[in-house]
Amino acid sequence: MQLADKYSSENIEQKWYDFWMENNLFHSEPDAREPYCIVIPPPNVTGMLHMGHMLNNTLQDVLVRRARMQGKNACWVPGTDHASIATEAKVVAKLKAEGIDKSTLTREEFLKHAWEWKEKHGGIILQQLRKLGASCDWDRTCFTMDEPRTAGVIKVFVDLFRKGRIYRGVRMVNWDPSAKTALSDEEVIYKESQGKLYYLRYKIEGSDEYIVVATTRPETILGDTALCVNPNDERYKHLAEDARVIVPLVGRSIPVIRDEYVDLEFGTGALKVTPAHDVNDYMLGEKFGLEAIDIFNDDGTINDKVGMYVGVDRFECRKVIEGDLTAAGLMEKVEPYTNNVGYSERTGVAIEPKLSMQWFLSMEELAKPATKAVMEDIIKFVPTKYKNTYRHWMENIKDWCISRQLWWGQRIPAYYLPKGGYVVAETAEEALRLAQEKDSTITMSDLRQDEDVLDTWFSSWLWPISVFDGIRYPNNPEIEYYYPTNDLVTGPDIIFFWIARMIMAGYEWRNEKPFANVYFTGIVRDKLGRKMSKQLGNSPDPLDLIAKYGADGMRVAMLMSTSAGNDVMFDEALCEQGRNFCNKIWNAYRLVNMWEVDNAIAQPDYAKEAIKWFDEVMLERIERVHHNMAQYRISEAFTELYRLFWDDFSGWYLEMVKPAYQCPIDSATIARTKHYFDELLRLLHPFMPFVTEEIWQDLRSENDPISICIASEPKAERKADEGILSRFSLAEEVITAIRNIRKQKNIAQKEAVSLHYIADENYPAEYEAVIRKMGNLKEVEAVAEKEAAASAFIVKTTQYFVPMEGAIDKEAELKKLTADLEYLEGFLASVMKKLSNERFVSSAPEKVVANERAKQADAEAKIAALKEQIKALK
RNA sequence: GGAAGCUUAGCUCAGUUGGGAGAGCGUCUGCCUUACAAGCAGAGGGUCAGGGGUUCGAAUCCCUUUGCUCCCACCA
Repeated sequence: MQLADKYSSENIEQKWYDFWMENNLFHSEPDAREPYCIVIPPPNVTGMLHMGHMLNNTLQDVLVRRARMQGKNACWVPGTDHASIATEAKVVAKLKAEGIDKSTLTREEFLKHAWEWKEKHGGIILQQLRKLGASCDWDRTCFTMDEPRTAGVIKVFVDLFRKGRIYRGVRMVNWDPSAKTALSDEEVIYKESQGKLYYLRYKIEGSDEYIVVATTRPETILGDTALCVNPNDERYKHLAEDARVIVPLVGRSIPVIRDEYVDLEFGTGALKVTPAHDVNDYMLGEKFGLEAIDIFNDDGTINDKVGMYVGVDRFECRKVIEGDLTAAGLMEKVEPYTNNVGYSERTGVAIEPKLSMQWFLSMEELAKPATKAVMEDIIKFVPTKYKNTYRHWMENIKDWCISRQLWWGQRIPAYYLPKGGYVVAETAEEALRLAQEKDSTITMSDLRQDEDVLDTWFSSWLWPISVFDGIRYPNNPEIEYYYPTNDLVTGPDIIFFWIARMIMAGYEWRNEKPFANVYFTGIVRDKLGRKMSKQLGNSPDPLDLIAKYGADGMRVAMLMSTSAGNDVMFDEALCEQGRNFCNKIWNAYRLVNMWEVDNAIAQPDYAKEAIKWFDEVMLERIERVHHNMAQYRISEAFTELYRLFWDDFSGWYLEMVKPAYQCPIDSATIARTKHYFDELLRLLHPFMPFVTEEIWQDLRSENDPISICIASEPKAERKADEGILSRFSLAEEVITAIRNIRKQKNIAQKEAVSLHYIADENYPAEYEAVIRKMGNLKEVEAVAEKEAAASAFIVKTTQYFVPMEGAIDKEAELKKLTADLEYLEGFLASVMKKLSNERFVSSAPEKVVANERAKQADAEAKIAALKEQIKALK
């Protein structure tokens, strides 16, 4: 094969992805092999790929590809999430742009638009994942709102209802006035906001006195139904037991109540009570039997209950009321104030606490086995620090508001009867049957299904079960084979939304964990540490990066910068590094590939030596990679391979066995070299699938599998020989020292030099041919005495000399030797200090003491040698 | 207000049961050497945030201070 001198990912990646698909290499069916399964965290169906997806899916692909190469039946199930609020908001916006207002459409008409949108945009994100090389089983692609998943969700709802876990009731919920729906507590994000604290005057009835109340939300005076003070507050002791005050502007008379809930320190110590629009006021209202006046429409404008400011938006109303209060002399003062305001996770608007009728799921029982599973490491969290977060939430879990006032989603299967009451059933027919048990005259047209849909997470929490249709068919062969899945890779931001709930669902419907391990990724930030966002414009388009650096380059960037649970500081330079690594692999292959083989020539000594060493290197590194991967230290595992290929294989081994220019190579060496190359590619393949396949295909012989995807992962058959590795490192040191001398003395690599040494047990004689070649030595000779006319160095205890032609710089040599001597004497002193410490020698482990003694011996030998060299020089 | 995590080279981070401070990138020097300048060879760079303790011995364990991150709570 003729190879270009630079690696280009351009045509290669698409070619091999197509090849993998044509050969169905990612498809999995249950069989006798051990399964390995990952379910993808389903991205929003209308979403676009961002850097977080790149990170997350690179890691999943590494795990899946590796499992596949280990001979497991690897199955990575892809899919998308219907993301009810986000998608509905997008569809509403799109319709609005076309001049269609959602409110003019029927549910059916709207859903038709929504499905059209989904068909058009849905799945783009999955197409994008293919560019990354994701080895998903695309035949299994699921959607949280497709028919099997929807049926599962409905079945689960009915099941929970029958178990008495689902109830309906009026509660204070988080209302999103933009999406016009209730949200769960988890969907509210609190942020510090600059606001104002308004001091309002409430006139005491039958008196000219005022009580001043501090509030951040003056517009809610419309809903005030009491004023509350602390019973211990001296400032208000004089008030009559049944005192009443007049709500400013509104003119309504409300009672003054007394409760210790009120903080004496805050504001004026007087609190206005608006039970319909504040969680704490709501509790006061319950306690004192106050009326709750809901003053807002669903979109956050003022309704007509009070007859003032009707139709005005809540924030506009705040400004108007501020002016009106001031004009009426009812505003004492206004102060700047910073407080926490809740915002909708999806639409970004400020949440309005609102009383409304919603469906709730009681969580306490569900949480119990799920908490236990994580705390007892039946499900392992990587890193473990998230166990604490998890436990805290689980132990304080609140009921889950599962109804959403949207259309895009699974409609709640509750059917209301004409004369009140309702039934819950999987189908309308079943609902009718149940209804008729209550009232035999009811017909289908009498039943009215609940208008609300379910929270998206109410379908996602079933994902590891539902992708195998295990809700509807709990005993089907697929769910029995693949469940529980092995690894889940996701961000800690959805630990409550998703992970915790999947664990609960797993135990509830399969009495078994949904996955064995959860690997938490961090957030991808830019190199300044800022979160990537559209507003900041600091989020690169991953597809652009892939086009520029290749998918493999992109993957390397992700792998180099990530460790479990830590944020990723993304820097485009890392992609460049990844691309360079691809090029390095490519060129290493180009070198090996261009050698002409001559079967007649014998294997040179240097090649024998290099192979003897590199066999051990491979064993050692394979073991380390394996060890790192077992602990999910994916970044370290990759770095290990990166250095193995670049430094040890390319920098040392290939240079050692490389034949002289235009000379052929012997058959034994080329065979072994290609064997290493094959192993290295197989080790690298899970991390860099494309470049490894491209080269491996050229290397592949007939009996090999058709793709590296299904080739086997190299294993270390035995432990590496430490002795060989440490002896070789002496040779490496000698070569480096020679290179150093060349550099210092300005001797070109081309110019051969001599090396003399005083033989002792630390002279690596078995690598002499390698030293000779790598050092470009014309002779290597043992001598009896140190030489003056030479650059000298010491490795371990062996003295070496590179004879210099002409005079050497005595002063410079002496200076260097003296500096070395000083350092060594200091080092020896510190070693001796330890060894002369009675308590160290008696309490430290034998190994450590022996090590110190070896250091002592080495240092002493070196010092003696240095002294001799100095003497010889003088 | 409460919890957790972090603080190691200029930058990003490893450092596994306590026993010689590491990597990648960047920097500096020299090389367009016939696989690769997307490269090669070499070098410099750290009081392991500060303080205290345990120990023969601490980046590592304990206490404490500082700074950062994040989660939970939501007093108007």
